[in-house]
Amino acid sequence: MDHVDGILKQWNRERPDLDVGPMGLIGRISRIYGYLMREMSETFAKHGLNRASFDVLATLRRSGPPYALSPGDLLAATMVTSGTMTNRIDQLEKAGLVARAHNPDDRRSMRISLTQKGREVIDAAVTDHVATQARLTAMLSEEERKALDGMLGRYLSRIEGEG
Amino acid sequence: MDHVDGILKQWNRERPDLDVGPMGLIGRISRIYGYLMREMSETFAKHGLNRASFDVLATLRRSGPPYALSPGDLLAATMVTSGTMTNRIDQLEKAGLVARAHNPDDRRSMRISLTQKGREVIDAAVTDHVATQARLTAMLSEEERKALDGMLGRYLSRIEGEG
DNA sequence: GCCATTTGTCTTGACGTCAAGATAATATTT
DNA sequence: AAATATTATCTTGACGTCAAGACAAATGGC
Repeated sequence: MDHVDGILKQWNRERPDLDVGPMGLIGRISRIYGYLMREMSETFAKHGLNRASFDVLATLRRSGPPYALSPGDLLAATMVTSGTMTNRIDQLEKAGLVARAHNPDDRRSMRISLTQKGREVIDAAVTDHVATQARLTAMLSEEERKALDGMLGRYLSRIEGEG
Repeated sequence: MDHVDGILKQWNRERPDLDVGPMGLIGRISRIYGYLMREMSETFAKHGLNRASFDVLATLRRSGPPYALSPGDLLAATMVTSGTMTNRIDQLEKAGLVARAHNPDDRRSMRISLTQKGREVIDAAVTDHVATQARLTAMLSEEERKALDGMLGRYLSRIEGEG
Protein backbone atom coordinates (compact mmCIF):
# COMPACT_ATOMS: atom_id res chain seq x y z
CA MET A 1 0.00 0.00 0.00
CA ASP A 2 1.50 3.29 -1.09
CA HIS A 3 0.31 6.79 -1.91
CA VAL A 4 -0.56 5.82 -5.47
CA ASP A 5 -3.00 3.14 -4.34
CA GLY A 6 -5.18 5.83 -2.79
CA ILE A 7 -5.22 7.80 -6.02
CA LEU A 8 -6.20 4.76 -8.07
CA LYS A 9 -9.04 3.94 -5.70
CA GLN A 10 -10.40 7.46 -6.09
CA TRP A 11 -10.30 7.20 -9.86
CA ASN A 12 -11.99 3.81 -9.75
CA ARG A 13 -14.83 5.28 -7.78
CA GLU A 14 -15.17 8.45 -9.87
CA ARG A 15 -14.30 7.15 -13.33
CA PRO A 16 -14.81 3.38 -13.37
CA ASP A 17 -14.64 3.50 -17.17
CA LEU A 18 -10.90 4.13 -17.06
CA ASP A 19 -8.26 1.40 -16.98
CA VAL A 20 -5.85 2.78 -14.40
CA GLY A 21 -3.22 0.04 -14.66
CA PRO A 22 -0.74 2.17 -16.61
CA MET A 23 -1.49 5.15 -14.38
CA GLY A 24 -0.38 3.16 -11.35
CA LEU A 25 2.94 2.24 -12.90
CA ILE A 26 3.65 5.76 -14.16
CA GLY A 27 2.44 7.34 -10.93
CA ARG A 28 4.84 5.20 -8.93
CA ILE A 29 7.75 6.07 -11.17
CA SER A 30 6.92 9.77 -10.83
CA ARG A 31 6.55 9.61 -7.09
CA ILE A 32 9.77 7.66 -6.60
CA TYR A 33 11.58 10.04 -8.92
CA GLY A 34 10.40 12.99 -6.81
CA TYR A 35 11.67 11.50 -3.58
CA LEU A 36 15.00 10.50 -5.08
CA MET A 37 15.62 13.90 -6.63
CA ARG A 38 14.80 15.73 -3.44
CA GLU A 39 17.33 13.71 -1.49
CA MET A 40 20.04 13.84 -4.13
CA SER A 41 19.67 17.61 -4.40
CA GLU A 42 20.79 17.94 -0.81
CA THR A 43 24.00 16.11 -1.62
CA PHE A 44 24.62 18.37 -4.61
CA ALA A 45 24.05 21.44 -2.44
CA LYS A 46 26.72 20.29 0.00
CA HIS A 47 29.20 20.76 -2.83
CA GLY A 48 27.78 24.07 -4.05
CA LEU A 49 26.04 22.39 -6.95
CA ASN A 50 22.53 21.65 -8.14
CA ARG A 51 21.32 18.88 -10.38
CA ALA A 52 22.03 20.95 -13.48
CA SER A 53 25.63 21.77 -12.68
CA PHE A 54 26.30 18.31 -11.29
CA ASP A 55 25.11 16.68 -14.49
CA VAL A 56 27.38 18.77 -16.67
CA LEU A 57 30.44 18.27 -14.51
CA ALA A 58 29.74 14.57 -14.16
CA THR A 59 29.38 14.18 -17.92
CA LEU A 60 32.74 15.86 -18.45
CA ARG A 61 34.38 13.81 -15.72
CA ARG A 62 33.20 10.42 -16.88
CA SER A 63 34.14 11.18 -20.48
CA GLY A 64 37.74 10.72 -19.31
CA PRO A 65 40.88 12.76 -20.06
CA PRO A 66 41.15 15.46 -21.20
CA TYR A 67 37.72 16.10 -19.61
CA ALA A 68 36.53 18.26 -22.47
CA LEU A 69 33.39 18.12 -24.63
CA SER A 70 31.45 20.48 -26.88
CA PRO A 71 28.11 21.98 -25.77
CA GLY A 72 26.54 19.75 -28.38
CA ASP A 73 28.05 16.65 -26.81
CA LEU A 74 26.83 17.73 -23.40
CA LEU A 75 23.42 18.40 -24.91
CA ALA A 76 23.18 14.90 -26.29
CA ALA A 77 23.84 13.49 -22.85
CA THR A 78 21.36 15.46 -20.81
CA MET A 79 17.82 15.75 -22.18
CA VAL A 80 17.72 19.56 -22.08
CA THR A 81 17.53 22.28 -24.74
CA SER A 82 20.47 24.18 -26.16
CA GLY A 83 19.53 27.41 -24.40
CA THR A 84 19.51 25.59 -21.10
CA MET A 85 22.93 24.16 -21.77
CA THR A 86 24.33 27.59 -22.64
CA ASN A 87 23.04 28.87 -19.34
CA ARG A 88 24.46 25.94 -17.40
CA ILE A 89 27.88 26.42 -18.93
CA ASP A 90 27.71 30.17 -18.22
CA GLN A 91 27.11 29.50 -14.55
CA LEU A 92 29.86 26.90 -14.30
CA GLU A 93 32.28 29.20 -16.09
CA LYS A 94 31.48 32.02 -13.66
CA ALA A 95 32.11 29.63 -10.78
CA GLY A 96 35.48 28.69 -12.27
CA LEU A 97 34.59 25.01 -12.62
CA VAL A 98 34.79 24.80 -16.41
CA ALA A 99 36.59 26.79 -19.13
CA ARG A 100 35.34 27.70 -22.59
CA ALA A 101 37.72 27.58 -25.54
CA HIS A 102 37.21 27.75 -29.29
CA ASN A 103 37.56 24.58 -31.28
CA PRO A 104 40.38 25.28 -33.77
CA ASP A 105 38.93 22.83 -36.29
CA ASP A 106 35.43 24.31 -36.34
CA ARG A 107 34.90 27.90 -35.37
CA ARG A 108 31.22 27.37 -34.66
CA SER A 109 32.10 24.90 -31.99
CA MET A 110 33.33 25.35 -28.45
CA ARG A 111 35.34 23.14 -26.14
CA ILE A 112 34.14 23.00 -22.56
CA SER A 113 36.72 21.57 -20.20
CA LEU A 114 36.94 20.91 -16.49
CA THR A 115 39.25 23.21 -14.59
CA GLN A 116 41.43 21.83 -11.82
CA LYS A 117 38.91 23.14 -9.33
CA GLY A 118 36.06 21.63 -11.33
CA ARG A 119 37.79 18.28 -11.32
CA GLU A 120 38.22 18.37 -7.58
CA VAL A 121 34.64 19.44 -6.93
CA ILE A 122 33.09 16.79 -9.13
CA ASP A 123 35.27 13.99 -7.81
CA ALA A 124 34.25 14.75 -4.25
CA ALA A 125 30.62 15.29 -5.23
CA VAL A 126 30.37 12.01 -7.13
CA THR A 127 31.78 10.06 -4.21
CA ASP A 128 29.15 11.60 -1.96
CA HIS A 129 26.45 11.17 -4.57
CA VAL A 130 27.09 7.45 -4.91
CA ALA A 131 26.82 7.10 -1.13
CA THR A 132 23.49 8.94 -1.18
CA GLN A 133 22.24 6.69 -3.94
CA ALA A 134 23.29 3.64 -1.98
CA ARG A 135 21.28 4.91 0.98
CA LEU A 136 18.27 5.62 -1.25
CA THR A 137 18.24 2.06 -2.52
CA ALA A 138 19.17 0.41 0.76
CA MET A 139 15.56 -0.54 1.46
CA LEU A 140 15.83 -2.99 -1.42
CA SER A 141 17.76 -6.22 -1.06
CA GLU A 142 20.52 -6.77 -3.58
CA GLU A 143 18.28 -9.30 -5.26
CA GLU A 144 15.32 -6.94 -5.42
CA ARG A 145 17.44 -4.11 -6.72
CA LYS A 146 18.83 -6.20 -9.52
CA ALA A 147 15.44 -7.55 -10.48
CA LEU A 148 13.93 -4.07 -10.55
CA ASP A 149 16.90 -2.69 -12.43
CA GLY A 150 16.61 -5.44 -15.01
CA MET A 151 12.96 -4.73 -15.68
CA LEU A 152 13.56 -0.99 -15.91
CA GLY A 153 16.42 -1.61 -18.30
CA ARG A 154 14.20 -3.63 -20.61
CA TYR A 155 11.50 -0.96 -20.45
CA LEU A 156 13.96 1.88 -21.08
CA SER A 157 15.63 0.17 -24.01
CA ARG A 158 12.25 -0.37 -25.64
CA ILE A 159 11.29 3.27 -25.09
CA GLU A 160 14.58 4.45 -26.51
CA GLY A 161 14.31 1.98 -29.36
CA GLU A 162 11.21 3.73 -30.62
CA GLY A 163 12.99 7.07 -30.71
CA MET B 1 21.48 -2.25 -23.48
CA ASP B 2 20.14 1.21 -22.87
CA HIS B 3 21.53 4.70 -22.53
CA VAL B 4 22.37 4.18 -18.87
CA ASP B 5 24.64 1.22 -19.61
CA GLY B 6 26.97 3.54 -21.49
CA ILE B 7 27.15 5.92 -18.55
CA LEU B 8 27.95 3.13 -16.11
CA LYS B 9 30.72 1.83 -18.34
CA GLN B 10 32.31 5.27 -18.41
CA TRP B 11 32.20 5.52 -14.62
CA ASN B 12 33.66 2.06 -14.27
CA ARG B 13 36.59 3.06 -16.41
CA GLU B 14 37.14 6.45 -14.76
CA ARG B 15 36.20 5.68 -11.17
CA PRO B 16 36.48 1.92 -10.63
CA ASP B 17 36.31 2.57 -6.88
CA LEU B 18 32.62 3.40 -7.10
CA ASP B 19 29.80 0.87 -6.83
CA VAL B 20 27.48 2.05 -9.57
CA GLY B 21 24.69 -0.45 -8.96
CA PRO B 22 22.36 2.06 -7.32
CA MET B 23 23.28 4.66 -9.92
CA GLY B 24 22.05 2.35 -12.66
CA LEU B 25 18.69 1.88 -11.02
CA ILE B 26 18.21 5.55 -10.25
CA GLY B 27 19.50 6.60 -13.65
CA ARG B 28 16.96 4.38 -15.37
CA ILE B 29 14.13 5.72 -13.27
CA SER B 30 15.19 9.29 -14.11
CA ARG B 31 15.53 8.60 -17.77
CA ILE B 32 12.19 6.81 -18.03
CA TYR B 33 10.55 9.59 -16.06
CA GLY B 34 11.90 12.15 -18.53
CA TYR B 35 10.52 10.32 -21.54
CA LEU B 36 7.14 9.73 -19.94
CA MET B 37 6.72 13.34 -18.86
CA ARG B 38 7.66 14.67 -22.25
CA GLU B 39 4.99 12.57 -23.93
CA MET B 40 2.31 13.23 -21.34
CA SER B 41 2.93 16.96 -21.57
CA GLU B 42 1.80 16.87 -25.18
CA THR B 43 -1.51 15.39 -24.15
CA PHE B 44 -1.96 18.07 -21.49
CA ALA B 45 -1.20 20.77 -24.04
CA LYS B 46 -3.97 19.50 -26.31
CA HIS B 47 -6.39 20.49 -23.58
CA GLY B 48 -4.76 23.82 -22.81
CA LEU B 49 -3.09 22.44 -19.70
CA ASN B 50 0.36 21.64 -18.41
CA ARG B 51 1.41 19.13 -15.81
CA ALA B 52 0.85 21.65 -13.02
CA SER B 53 -2.70 22.57 -13.95
CA PHE B 54 -3.60 19.02 -14.86
CA ASP B 55 -2.49 17.76 -11.46
CA VAL B 56 -4.60 20.27 -9.59
CA LEU B 57 -7.71 19.70 -11.68
CA ALA B 58 -7.26 15.92 -11.52
CA THR B 59 -6.90 16.03 -7.75
CA LEU B 60 -10.14 17.97 -7.45
CA ARG B 61 -11.93 15.70 -9.90
CA ARG B 62 -10.96 12.42 -8.28
CA SER B 63 -11.84 13.72 -4.81
CA GLY B 64 -15.46 13.34 -5.93
CA PRO B 65 -18.45 15.64 -5.48
CA PRO B 66 -18.53 18.52 -4.71
CA TYR B 67 -15.09 18.68 -6.34
CA ALA B 68 -13.74 21.13 -3.81
CA LEU B 69 -10.62 21.09 -1.63
CA SER B 70 -8.51 23.60 0.28
CA PRO B 71 -5.09 24.71 -1.00
CA GLY B 72 -3.64 22.77 1.91
CA ASP B 73 -5.38 19.58 0.76
CA LEU B 74 -4.09 20.12 -2.77
CA LEU B 75 -0.64 20.77 -1.36
CA ALA B 76 -0.61 17.48 0.50
CA ALA B 77 -1.39 15.65 -2.73
CA THR B 78 1.20 17.18 -5.02
CA MET B 79 4.77 17.42 -3.68
CA VAL B 80 5.11 21.18 -4.29
CA THR B 81 5.49 24.20 -2.02
CA SER B 82 2.69 26.48 -0.86
CA GLY B 83 3.82 29.35 -3.06
CA THR B 84 3.72 27.10 -6.09
CA MET B 85 0.20 26.00 -5.23
CA THR B 86 -0.97 29.60 -4.83
CA ASN B 87 0.39 30.34 -8.28
CA ARG B 88 -1.23 27.27 -9.80
CA ILE B 89 -4.60 28.17 -8.38
CA ASP B 90 -4.19 31.75 -9.59
CA GLN B 91 -3.64 30.56 -13.14
CA LEU B 92 -6.56 28.15 -13.06
CA GLU B 93 -8.82 30.82 -11.60
CA LYS B 94 -7.85 33.22 -14.39
CA ALA B 95 -8.64 30.51 -16.92
CA GLY B 96 -12.06 30.00 -15.34
CA LEU B 97 -11.40 26.35 -14.48
CA VAL B 98 -11.60 26.67 -10.69
CA ALA B 99 -13.25 29.12 -8.28
CA ARG B 100 -11.93 30.40 -4.97
CA ALA B 101 -14.29 30.84 -2.04
CA HIS B 102 -13.74 31.47 1.63
CA ASN B 103 -14.31 28.66 4.05
CA PRO B 104 -17.09 29.93 6.34
CA ASP B 105 -15.85 27.77 9.22
CA ASP B 106 -12.26 28.98 9.11
CA ARG B 107 -11.47 32.34 7.62
CA ARG B 108 -7.84 31.46 7.07
CA SER B 109 -8.87 28.68 4.77
CA MET B 110 -10.07 28.73 1.16
CA ARG B 111 -12.22 26.36 -0.82
CA ILE B 112 -11.04 25.67 -4.36
CA SER B 113 -13.73 24.12 -6.51
CA LEU B 114 -14.00 22.97 -10.11
CA THR B 115 -16.18 25.15 -12.31
CA GLN B 116 -18.46 23.53 -14.87
CA LYS B 117 -15.86 24.34 -17.50
CA GLY B 118 -13.11 22.94 -15.32
CA ARG B 119 -15.04 19.74 -14.87
CA GLU B 120 -15.51 19.35 -18.60
CA VAL B 121 -11.88 20.09 -19.38
CA ILE B 122 -10.47 17.65 -16.84
CA ASP B 123 -12.85 14.85 -17.78
CA ALA B 124 -11.80 15.07 -21.40
CA ALA B 125 -8.14 15.50 -20.48
CA VAL B 126 -8.09 12.49 -18.17
CA THR B 127 -9.65 10.25 -20.80
CA ASP B 128 -6.93 11.32 -23.22
CA HIS B 129 -4.25 11.06 -20.58
CA VAL B 130 -5.12 7.47 -19.75
CA ALA B 131 -4.90 6.61 -23.44
CA THR B 132 -1.47 8.22 -23.62
CA GLN B 133 -0.34 6.28 -20.57
CA ALA B 134 -1.60 3.06 -22.12
CA ARG B 135 0.48 3.80 -25.21
CA LEU B 136 3.54 4.60 -23.08
CA THR B 137 3.34 1.25 -21.35
CA ALA B 138 2.30 -0.76 -24.39
CA MET B 139 5.84 -2.02 -24.95
CA LEU B 140 5.43 -4.04 -21.76
CA SER B 141 3.29 -7.15 -21.69
CA GLU B 142 0.50 -7.18 -19.13
CA GLU B 143 2.60 -9.61 -17.11
CA GLU B 144 5.70 -7.44 -17.26
CA ARG B 145 3.78 -4.31 -16.36
CA LYS B 146 2.25 -5.94 -13.31
CA ALA B 147 5.57 -7.35 -12.17
CA LEU B 148 7.30 -4.00 -12.56
CA ASP B 149 4.42 -2.19 -10.90
CA GLY B 150 4.55 -4.57 -7.96
CA MET B 151 8.25 -4.01 -7.38
CA LEU B 152 7.89 -0.26 -7.67
CA GLY B 153 5.00 -0.36 -5.21
CA ARG B 154 7.10 -2.18 -2.64
CA TYR B 155 9.96 0.27 -3.16
CA LEU B 156 7.68 3.31 -2.91
CA SER B 157 5.93 2.14 0.19
CA ARG B 158 9.27 1.60 1.90
CA ILE B 159 10.46 5.06 0.88
CA GLU B 160 7.25 6.63 2.13
CA GLY B 161 7.36 4.58 5.27
CA GLU B 162 10.58 6.26 6.31
CA GLY B 163 8.99 9.71 6.04
C1' DG C 1 33.37 29.05 -56.90
C1' DC C 2 28.60 30.30 -55.59
C1' DC C 3 24.27 29.82 -53.29
C1' DA C 4 21.21 27.27 -50.33
C1' DT C 5 21.12 24.31 -46.55
C1' DT C 6 22.64 22.48 -42.37
C1' DT C 7 25.06 22.68 -38.06
C1' DG C 8 26.59 24.52 -33.47
C1' DT C 9 25.83 27.83 -30.21
C1' DC C 10 23.76 31.72 -28.14
C1' DT C 11 19.84 35.24 -27.14
C1' DT C 12 15.38 36.58 -25.67
C1' DG C 13 11.15 36.54 -23.14
C1' DA C 14 7.87 33.87 -20.67
C1' DC C 15 6.80 30.49 -17.28
C1' DG C 16 6.84 27.25 -13.19
C1' DT C 17 9.18 26.45 -9.10
C1' DC C 18 11.31 27.24 -4.67
C1' DA C 19 12.89 29.33 -0.16
C1' DA C 20 12.02 32.64 3.00
C1' DG C 21 9.17 35.43 5.10
C1' DA C 22 4.66 38.19 5.63
C1' DT C 23 -0.08 38.26 7.06
C1' DA C 24 -4.19 37.05 9.23
C1' DA C 25 -7.10 33.85 11.73
C1' DT C 26 -7.49 30.20 15.05
C1' DA C 27 -5.79 27.37 19.19
C1' DT C 28 -3.51 27.02 23.29
C1' DT C 29 -1.55 28.45 27.47
C1' DT C 30 -1.46 31.02 31.56
C1' DA D 1 -9.15 37.62 29.00
C1' DA D 2 -4.52 38.35 27.32
C1' DA D 3 -0.42 36.65 25.51
C1' DT D 4 1.73 33.20 22.84
C1' DA D 5 1.99 29.61 19.51
C1' DT D 6 0.28 27.44 15.54
C1' DT D 7 -2.03 27.05 11.15
C1' DA D 8 -3.41 28.33 6.34
C1' DT D 9 -2.42 30.96 2.65
C1' DC D 10 -0.14 34.40 0.02
C1' DT D 11 3.95 37.49 -1.47
C1' DT D 12 8.48 38.35 -3.10
C1' DG D 13 12.70 37.71 -5.56
C1' DA D 14 15.78 34.56 -7.63
C1' DC D 15 16.63 30.67 -10.49
C1' DG D 16 16.40 26.92 -14.08
C1' DT D 17 13.97 25.69 -18.02
C1' DC D 18 11.90 26.00 -22.54
C1' DA D 19 10.43 27.50 -27.31
C1' DA D 20 11.50 30.23 -30.91
C1' DG D 21 14.49 32.40 -33.36
C1' DA D 22 19.14 34.84 -34.38
C1' DC D 23 23.67 34.35 -35.95
C1' DA D 24 27.97 32.68 -37.79
C1' DA D 25 30.55 28.96 -39.76
C1' DA D 26 30.71 24.78 -42.44
C1' DT D 27 28.81 21.69 -45.96
C1' DG D 28 26.65 20.07 -50.27
C1' DG D 29 24.68 20.64 -54.93
C1' DC D 30 24.97 22.86 -59.10
